[in-house]
Amino acid sequence: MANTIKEVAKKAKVSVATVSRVLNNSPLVKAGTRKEVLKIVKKLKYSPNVFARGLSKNKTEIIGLVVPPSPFLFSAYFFNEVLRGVEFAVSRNNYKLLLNVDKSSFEKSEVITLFDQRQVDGVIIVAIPLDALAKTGLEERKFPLVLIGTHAPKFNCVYADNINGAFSATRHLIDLGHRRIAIINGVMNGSDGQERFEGYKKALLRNNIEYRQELVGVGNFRQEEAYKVMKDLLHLKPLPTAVFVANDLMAMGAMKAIREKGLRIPEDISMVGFDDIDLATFVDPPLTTIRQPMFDIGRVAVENLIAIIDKKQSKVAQIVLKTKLIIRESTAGYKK
Amino acid sequence: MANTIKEVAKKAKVSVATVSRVLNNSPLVKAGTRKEVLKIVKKLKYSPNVFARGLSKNKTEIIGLVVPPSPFLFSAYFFNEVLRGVEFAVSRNNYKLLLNVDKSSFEKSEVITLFDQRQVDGVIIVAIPLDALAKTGLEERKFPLVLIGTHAPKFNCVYADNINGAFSATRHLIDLGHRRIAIINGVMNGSDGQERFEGYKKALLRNNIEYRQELVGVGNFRQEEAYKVMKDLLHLKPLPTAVFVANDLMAMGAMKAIREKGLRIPEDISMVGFDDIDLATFVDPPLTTIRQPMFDIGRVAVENLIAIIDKKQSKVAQIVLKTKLIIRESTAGYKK
DNA sequence: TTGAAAGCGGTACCAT
DNA sequence: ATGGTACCGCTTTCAA
Repeated sequence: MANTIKEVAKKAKVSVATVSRVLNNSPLVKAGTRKEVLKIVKKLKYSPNVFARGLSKNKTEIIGLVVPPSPFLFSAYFFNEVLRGVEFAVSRNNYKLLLNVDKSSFEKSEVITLFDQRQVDGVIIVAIPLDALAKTGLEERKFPLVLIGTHAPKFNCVYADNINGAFSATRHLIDLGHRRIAIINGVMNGSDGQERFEGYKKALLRNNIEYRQELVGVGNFRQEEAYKVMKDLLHLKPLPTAVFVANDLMAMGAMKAIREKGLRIPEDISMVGFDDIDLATFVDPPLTTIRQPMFDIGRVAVENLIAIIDKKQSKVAQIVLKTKLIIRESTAGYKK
Repeated sequence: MANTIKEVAKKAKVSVATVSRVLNNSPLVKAGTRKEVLKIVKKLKYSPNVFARGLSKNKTEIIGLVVPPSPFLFSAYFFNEVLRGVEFAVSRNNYKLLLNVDKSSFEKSEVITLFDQRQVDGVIIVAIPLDALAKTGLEERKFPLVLIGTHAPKFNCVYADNINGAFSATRHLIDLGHRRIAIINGVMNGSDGQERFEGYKKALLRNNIEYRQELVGVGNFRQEEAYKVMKDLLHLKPLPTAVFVANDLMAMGAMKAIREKGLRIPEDISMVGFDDIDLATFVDPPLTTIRQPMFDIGRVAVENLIAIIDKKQSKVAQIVLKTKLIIRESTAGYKK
């Protein structure tokens, strides 16, 4: 049904080689010929079969985005924004985006298959746990590859400055006079979770506040779990007077637990989140949080990846993007 | 770098034809030969070049998902859930998913290019406005195509029963004694917006409540806009005693406006949303809403599309999925 | 500046 | 049951 390059060549009374040259902007085509060919191309609404082109060029113009199994990541706001950024850069560079959910828990590594099948020119992996990464065998191969939200020295990575982000979140609470500061962290098998936890502890240490295990809750970056974790934290005596929650979605869960207990934010408990999702200003009270440039993380990852594909970059790069404390109304001074 | 079928053939001491047969599960291969070939395949970690295969089979095993420009749809929860469903069905059927944002506003139709380039076997278009759809010229072509969230008689469509959903949302408010019921609708150029509006009006009509233009606010399915629209609605005298908001995200915006005015939900104003996103139980108060099966919409669309690709289905089908009223705490009886 | 033809890596038809 | 090979549609080298 669709036309081929042969038909275009025939109608334009030139060879397929010439048509191909026109299509690929080769300078060695006479202006008149080019014009004629383009006319026919338009008339026939011809567009080249990408698979044939990919086969002969050994290039696909497709970037694979690999994400963890769905229930976890898809529903998170972080993913949306990253996806927006990825999509933005992908299409601006005339690539296509293949979305892959890795069910294999990265064991058999769908990623490698993707490359071996020549399906993509490069891959971006989002939020892969460090242990899973080790299992992939990806390290020995040298595919164009960029990791998002994971910090692994031997790979190209793009991630937010989690340590400083968590540090300033916690310090903000300390500056407000809080001493009994809880944390609801995400899972610890990814660098996001680990680093935010580290930032929290660092802030305590710097300010001579004792780190207490009982004040540490572990969530999974989702609201439901954070709700439960916060409930547990509210059994503590004395209560924490502030809590740093490792992402905004969990903050919404934690807020609910606090409300149900009849406590108020920030009068009874101050709260700082992480991400600055666009709902952060719509919760009650508007959430003080750490803004991380989610869109840019996606965008930069793609730009970086394309540079690697085009061999404009060869050495492994760790790109760290800044975070910023956004003060709203969920934090207040500690009053005894 | 990657192996080809030739190398496998050579090592296995058979022809490429035989290797191909093994790979495609042809029954005309002796068990012993098959075993030998598979051994080599495994040893060489061979996997076929998808582009070569696609070229000769004239089939890509890729489904294209086309969505409106990013800021609008990506940030909506509706999209996330639909995407989860799409991805679920796509990968269960061993297809791949190509994600496309249509910047052309569907004018030059990226969709047609996708087909002409033989990049995909079929396409799912999410939330395409009816007027944009008309411009695509898609109607004359007969590609495997399924529309999500759009109701267009000449196309295969999968969508929620918006009319009945909006109807029962509104009737629920009426049953509670409300008469002055506002609506914050989405945009009206898609069938979602139109049909929810229709359901709202139908409920009023059936209950002999006069339809009033002043009670109608038009949002864009996002929280920010709904916040503004609700603010305007709160200038009305007398105030509406209830409001039906056409999706949950907008409900969060409307809630904020109501809070800021110092009014309470549901004591002063009752509210019903639409979607039942997973944050609906985490807002304050937990939101009464209309649940629509977002995941299933995505899943069913893909299953439908694959049936069309496989020619198991030829006639145009309109698949309507049920909605359900979920009563939580944002609605209460009207008391004068 | 243009054309002919050899691949790219598979599939599938035709022989045997 | 297996092998030989034309072909899918395009790019690119080599010649002219």
